[in-house]
Order: sequence, then C-alpha cells, then structure tokens
Amino acid sequence: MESSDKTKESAKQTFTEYLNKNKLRKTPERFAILDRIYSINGHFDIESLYCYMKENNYHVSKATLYNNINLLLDCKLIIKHNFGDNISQYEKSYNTHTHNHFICTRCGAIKEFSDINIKRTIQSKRIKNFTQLSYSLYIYGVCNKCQTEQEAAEQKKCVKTRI
Amino acid sequence: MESSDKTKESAKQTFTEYLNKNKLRKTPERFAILDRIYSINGHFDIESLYCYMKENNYHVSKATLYNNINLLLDCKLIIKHNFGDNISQYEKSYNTHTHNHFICTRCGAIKEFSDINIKRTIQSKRIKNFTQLSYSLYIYGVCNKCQTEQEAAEQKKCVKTRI
DNA sequence: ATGTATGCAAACCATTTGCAATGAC
DNA sequence: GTCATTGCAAATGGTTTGCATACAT
Repeated sequence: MESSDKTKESAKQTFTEYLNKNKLRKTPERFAILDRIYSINGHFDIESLYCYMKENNYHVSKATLYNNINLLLDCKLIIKHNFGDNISQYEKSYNTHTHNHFICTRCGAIKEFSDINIKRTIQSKRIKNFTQLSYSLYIYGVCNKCQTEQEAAEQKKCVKTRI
Repeated sequence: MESSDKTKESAKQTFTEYLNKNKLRKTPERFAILDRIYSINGHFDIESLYCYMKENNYHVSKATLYNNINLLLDCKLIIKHNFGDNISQYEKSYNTHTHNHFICTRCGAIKEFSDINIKRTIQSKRIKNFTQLSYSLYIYGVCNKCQTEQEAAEQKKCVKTRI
C-alpha cells in the first residue's frame, strides 16, 4: 500500500469516528469528498474541488461541499487559509499542525515550507490562559521572478530618462 | 506632543510622499481617513471604520474607504488580516512589520503579542530566491474562558449520565 | 480647464439559507 | 418510518464597478 493510501485510510477512520461520536450519518458523499480532498496536494478552493469531483464523475452540490468542509475543519482533517482574495483555500492536514508559507506580494505565488527551528520556537511560547493547538505562519516578500522583472523595468526607466 | 500624535504626523507625511510620488490627489477625505485609522488601536473592518467616521461627523462613502484602504495597504501604512470569517480586518502598521496573534478557535477572540525570539527565528530564515519583507503569525488554540466553559459543560454531562 | 476622486446605486460573487426530495439509520 | 442530508435555487452581504457630479491641480 502506498503511503498516500495509508494516510487516506487513516483520515477515513478519523472521519468515521468523528461522525459516530457526533451521531452524524455516514453518507457516500462524505467519504467521496474526503477521498478527493486527500488526493489533492497543496491548496484548493471549493470551486476547484467541485470541478475536480465532477471530472471524476462524482456530482455533489456546492452546498454539500460547504457543509462537509465545515465538518472536516471541525475534526481537523483539513485546514483553511485566507490569503486575502476572499476565496477560502483549504488543504488536507493529517497530523500536520504547522503551516509555513512564503507569499510573494507582487504575483501572489505561495510556497510552503517546514522549519523545525521556527516550529520549536513558536510552540515553546507559553501564553497565559491559552492552550496552543496549531499555527499558521505567512512570510511576505518578493520572489526572485518578480524582483528580476522589477529590476529590468527600473533599468529600462533609467535608460529612458537618460535619453 | 503625544507619541501617538507623532506617529500620526509621520504617517501623514509618508502618505503625502506616496501620493506625490504616484501623482495622486491630496483630498481631505484621504487625510481624514488616515487620521481616523491612526486613532484606532487594534483591528477594524470597513463597516466599523465607516461608523466611526460618521460618529465623528465625517461622512465618506464605502467606495471611497475601499479605494483608500488599498492605497494605504500599498504604501504599507496599514496591514490586512483575514481571520476566516470573510470580513477583512485592517490595522495601522507604522514601522511594524511583524504581527503575532493568538486566536481562540471557539469564540474567535484575537490577542496580539510581541516576541523577540520568534521574530529573530523567523527573520533569520533564508529562502532561496525570496526577499522577506514582513510576516504574520497566527497561533490557534483555546482561551481560558472557553476551556472553563467546556469543562463545566462536560462535568454537567457526566453528572447527567451518572444519574 | 482638465481629469482624478467622490458618492450613490447597481453588480458581483463566494458563501449561506430555505425547502422539497432522498436515503441512512 | 423518522429525520438528517442532499440538491437546487434564492438570499445574503462584503466588496467592486459604473457613472454623474464635485473638486484638486
């Protein structure tokens, strides 16, 4: 069995337990949604999940997607990101409680990374009257591509001015 | 002069320079908006800014607020947060490039804090082909109030079950 | 005088809601 | 059989857009 299949199985089990515990029904739609989500690497929004499922010949309504996304958020099988464009992004989050991102403020490119030092430093932060569960870190800056483009544009401008 | 007034003056100057540089008009609305924003401690959304200005007998349309919020974001005088409820939150950001938050996943309470260790650790992270400008950290967990309430609820449940 | 900025209302669009039909239990 | 869940369509509400008017330059 592949490691991604193993994760999928574990996630399915977690979801089943959650549904049992909360006396919710184990509908085929629910497991189809979970299965599709756990096939996606990286971020996705509702629209792309909707299309992705349709492409795989499984039709679910947007309402059902929203409904179940909330359940999956509640049992921590996915996490939600809001990068600022008012379209919520989600991603699978099996045993991943830390999420670091670089975001280019020019082109909006998002890159994820792991860093044990950052993780340790943040998790060792003790806050009075607050129990830490997880964190999300967003580092903003300019990616190499945009920087190169900007420099080229400025050089062009200087040349123009000189003429 | 109070320190908050000094900050306000500096922000005003930064904004003036930005407007000049980009050949934008220095309208009274623009400076009124900046002034109000720099009187707010903590987060605000467009609706509350709109009301706050109205209360102070300064009417500006929502469209103008959105327009100018974008300018202020562009010249880094404010920053934008998306905490997940699809209502963008903003806050003044004069010389503040780091923003740490605790967020209670139950009641949504948000608390800001500073931490030099976290700041150093994150800023020392070098990413290939990426220039760091600023970061935002969101630590999720449960605040004391919600935890107490939950424990009380569970205790009640246990008592019920026993009976 | 020129053209940008404002205010208002309409449009937009992600998300939520209401409700009849379906199907898990 | 009961009632949670689904699908569809309509409603909601934050944000954007279009356009006539006002006003900074």
